[in-house]
Amino acid sequence: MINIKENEKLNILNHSCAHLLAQAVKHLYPKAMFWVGPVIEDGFYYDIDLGEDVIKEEDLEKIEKEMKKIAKDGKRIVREELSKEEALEKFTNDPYKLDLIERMNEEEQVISCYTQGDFTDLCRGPHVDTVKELKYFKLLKVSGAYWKADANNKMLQRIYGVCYDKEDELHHHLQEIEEAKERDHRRIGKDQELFMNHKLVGSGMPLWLPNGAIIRKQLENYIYEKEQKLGYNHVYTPCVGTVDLYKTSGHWDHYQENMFPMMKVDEEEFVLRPMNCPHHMLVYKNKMHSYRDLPIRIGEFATDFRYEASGAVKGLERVRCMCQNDAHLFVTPDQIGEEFEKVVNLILDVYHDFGIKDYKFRLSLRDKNDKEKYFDDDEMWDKAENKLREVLNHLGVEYFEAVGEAAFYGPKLDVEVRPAVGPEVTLSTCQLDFLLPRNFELSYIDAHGEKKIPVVLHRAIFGTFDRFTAFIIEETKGVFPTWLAPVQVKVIPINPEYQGDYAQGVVELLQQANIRVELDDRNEKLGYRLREAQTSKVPYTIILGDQEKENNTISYRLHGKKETTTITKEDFLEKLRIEIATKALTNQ
RNA sequence: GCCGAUUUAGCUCAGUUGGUAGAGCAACGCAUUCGUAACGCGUAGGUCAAAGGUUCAAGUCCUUUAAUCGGCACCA
Repeated sequence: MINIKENEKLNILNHSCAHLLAQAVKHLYPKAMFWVGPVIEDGFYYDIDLGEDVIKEEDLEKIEKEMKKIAKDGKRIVREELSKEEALEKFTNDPYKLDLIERMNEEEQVISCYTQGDFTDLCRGPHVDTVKELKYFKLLKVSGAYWKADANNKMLQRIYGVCYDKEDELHHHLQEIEEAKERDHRRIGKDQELFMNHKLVGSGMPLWLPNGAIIRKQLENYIYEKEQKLGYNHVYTPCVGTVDLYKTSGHWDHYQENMFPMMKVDEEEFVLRPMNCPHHMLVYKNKMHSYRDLPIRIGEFATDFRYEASGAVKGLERVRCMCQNDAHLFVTPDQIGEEFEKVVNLILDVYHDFGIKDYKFRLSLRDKNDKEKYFDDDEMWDKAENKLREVLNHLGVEYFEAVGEAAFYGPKLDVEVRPAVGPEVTLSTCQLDFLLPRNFELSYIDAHGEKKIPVVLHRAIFGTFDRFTAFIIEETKGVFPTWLAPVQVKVIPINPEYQGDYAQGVVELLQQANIRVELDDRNEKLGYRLREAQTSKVPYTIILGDQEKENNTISYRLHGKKETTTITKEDFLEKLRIEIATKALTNQ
C-alpha cells in the first residue's frame, strides 16, 4: 500500500479531506464538536463528539454525499493566524479546541486556523487551496475511540477515510483492502481447515485441526532443532502454578488482571499460568551453578493462558490460550551483550528462512516519568537500555525506540509485523530482566567463589506458535512451501479403474519417504479433481494416465502453474526430498 | 472491557410492510469412464445463535446473554 504519511502531497490531501469530513458532519449533525483529525498511514480520521447522536456505517454514504456537495461548491481554504488570546476567544464555545490551544507549546507564538465556507478548524496546516481539489475520497469505517486514547475518558466517534490524487489510485487502494481480506488467516484457516473455534470451548480458544496441526508440528520441529544446536535445553513444565509462585515472581501484583481467576483445590490456590518465567526460574534453581555453566538456556513450547479483553481476541493472532516458543537465558552480567546478540541473530536467521522481509525492530524502553509502571531502579534501567542499544548498533540492524513500551522489569526488543487486517503485532521478543532472578534468589558462584545473581533474558523467536502461524498463513496466502504444506502431493489417476493400482503404488512410494500424499481416485472427471487440487493449494499434483503407467513415470503440475512435467518416480522423489530438506520457500 | 455492526443448511448467502424457510457449492445416491480448473439427474440436510417477552401469529418487533466482525483501549 502507498504510505500516505510519507507522501507529502497525499498527506496534505488527506488532511484537507479530514476537514471536509468535519464540515460535512457539522452540516448533518449541527451539535457535533471536533477533537483531532490526523493523517495516518492509510488515510485519515476525525474524532468527533456527537452528543447523543450516533453515526452508523450506513450513514457514511450520506456524509460522503455531503462532502462531494461541499467540494463541488469549491470554496477556497483560507489560513488565518491568531495569537493565543485571540484563539481562545474564537473557540470559546468549543471545549475540545480550547483544550488543544491550552496544551500548545509556549514557543508556539502563532496559532493558525483554516476556514472553508461556513467551517473553521484549528489547524497547523498546510492544506490544499480549495475544497475543489478533493475529488477521490472514500469513507471507510466508523467506530468508537477514547478521547486522548484513555479508556477512562469519554468515547468519541471516529470516522476513517482515505483520499487520493487520482481515481485509479483510490480504486487501487480499495482493491488492496479487498485482497487483504482474501489472505486474512481467519478466512484461509476456515477454507483449508487449519483451525476452528467453538462457542462451547470459548472465545480465544482455537482448536487446531489436522491440517493446521501439521504446520504447527513442522514449526515446532524446525525451531527445536535450531535451539538445540544453539545449546538450549528444553523442558516440560505444568501450565498451572500456585498463587504463591506468582507472588514470588511479582506477577500477582502486576499482572493479575490479565490472568484467569484463581481456582481452589483442597486448600491450595492455583492459577493457569500466563507465562513460564517462574517455572523456569525454579528449574534453574534446582541445583547450584558455576559461572562456568553459564549461559544456561532453558526452552519450552509452553501453553499459557491470558485473560485477553473480549474485544481483542482475533483468530490465531490474539488468543486466550497460546503456545509460546519460550526460553529463558541465564547469564552473567558480562554475557548479556553476547547472548542478546545471539538471539538477534537467531531472529534474523529464522526470518530469512521464512522469507519474512516486512518487519520492524522496536527497542522498547521505559518511560522515566512513569514510576508506577516500571520497577524503580534508574541505574539498572540505564545500564540495560544502553546495553541493548549497543548490541543493535554493533549489529547494524535498523530499529526504532519506543518509550513506555518496556516490560515492568526491563527493556526489550520486539519485532513488529503487519497482518492482513488490523494493527501491527509483535512476533519475536527478547526481554532483559534483572528483577526476577532477585525475586527467586537465583545465584551462581563466580570465579572468586562468591555468590552472584544471574541476569535473565526472556525470549520467544516465533512469539507464539499461534500468532506465527497466523502470520505465515497471510504471508503465503495459504500457498505453503512444500515442507509446511499439510498435503504435499495429490495423486490423481485419470481413470481410477485403469491406473488405480499404479497410482496406489506411487502413493505408497511417497509415503515410504514420509511425503504427505493423498490419492484422489474418486469417480469424478479429471478437470473436476484437478480444480479441487489447485484450489486446495496442494504444492504438487501428480496426474497418472496410460502413458505414465506404460513408461513407469509420473507427470506433475505445480500449484498455480499450467504446464506439466513428466519424469521418473525416482527423480521426482529426489526433487521433493531436496526441496523439503532445504525448506525451500517456493517450489519450482 | 468500550462504541457500532452481524449471527438463517457443513460453506457463501437470499428471505418484501410479522402469516410459519430458499438458492449455489459441499455431502449422499444414480448415471458417466473421462489427459489438465466445475458433466447431468436425483436425495437428504435448518428448534432461523441462546433465553425471555409482545402478538391470534415472530427468521422478521422488544429485552438479555453469547459468539463473530470493524475500530478504540489493552497486548505475545
